[in-house]
Amino acid sequence: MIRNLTEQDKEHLQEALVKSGQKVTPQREAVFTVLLAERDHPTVDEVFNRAREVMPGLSLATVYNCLETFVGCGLVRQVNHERESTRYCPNLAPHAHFRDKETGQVHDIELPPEVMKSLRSILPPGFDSEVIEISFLGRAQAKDTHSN
Amino acid sequence: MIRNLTEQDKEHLQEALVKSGQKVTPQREAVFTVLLAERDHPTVDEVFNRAREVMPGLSLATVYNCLETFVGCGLVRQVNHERESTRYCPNLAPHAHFRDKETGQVHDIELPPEVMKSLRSILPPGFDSEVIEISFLGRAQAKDTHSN
DNA sequence: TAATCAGTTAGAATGAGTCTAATCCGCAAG
DNA sequence: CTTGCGGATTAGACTCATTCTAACTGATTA
Repeated sequence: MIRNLTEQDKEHLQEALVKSGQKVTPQREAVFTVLLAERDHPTVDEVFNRAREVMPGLSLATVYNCLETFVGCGLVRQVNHERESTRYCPNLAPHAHFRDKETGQVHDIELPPEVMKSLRSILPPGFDSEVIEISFLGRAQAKDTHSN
Repeated sequence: MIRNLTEQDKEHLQEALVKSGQKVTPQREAVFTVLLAERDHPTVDEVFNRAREVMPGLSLATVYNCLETFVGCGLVRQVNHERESTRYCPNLAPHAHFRDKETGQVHDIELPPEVMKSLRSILPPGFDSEVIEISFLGRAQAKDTHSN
């Protein structure tokens, strides 16, 4: 079930949008609501289907646009795995992704700063990296908390 | 210029193929030759075009098939970045990839075992990972050795 | 020689994502 | 009010990497 945005989440959305010169629109609110409702790294199609329950006229193109806008203003992260459909994730903290080979589910893995540092340290001089993507592929015992 | 496979490389190819119940074919040799000639993480299309210089009748589907076979018997690795075309890399040692934002080139980054270990250690209990993919995105001073 | 079977081939099909052109909508100016 | 403007939204066409299909090839076995 998709519940409405809390006041806090609404402000968060508005602030991030306005900060990068974008507007709050009903469609963007709907898409953002869907993302926060189930933090399960949905694909565009999944977002689309869920959002339609709340806003039946919503078009797929708009979902693509909204998600792109959110990525642009740092509200969500894209998650790619192999060449499967892109997934979206509203977790802002630096984290890696663990993909369950069996179920296909994606779990967030917290990334301690030491690990980030040791990773950055393996770059030869002259290499300057902004983004580090880390993804595990394997099997996870189903004992899930919230990050599936 | 694409030179022929050394005897050593040929044996390497044959051994890996036979070990997984596959045959050595002229097409597979051609594709493998191309991969070893320039270790620049080519896309399927690039492999196709280069291989055609040597074997004009070669079809794109066969290049896909060959590369899939090679991946299956551990001869090469697939490299995916965002949703761009898959690239292929004959470097067998564990390594990360650094993608230059400007040029699009992919560089291999050696992965010391300590770093691998510290990465594996951040997985919560119950998570068992077989493959870890690490990719950097950033800018690299052009002072290239061989891994571009 | 016939049968078999993996590998190869050309071209069709798929599907995620992008592009385009038309429309909508909120708002500021007249 | 109503007109015009610009960004957002929409439906549908389009792209393009990859996969699929069905026919063909060529070596090996019966």
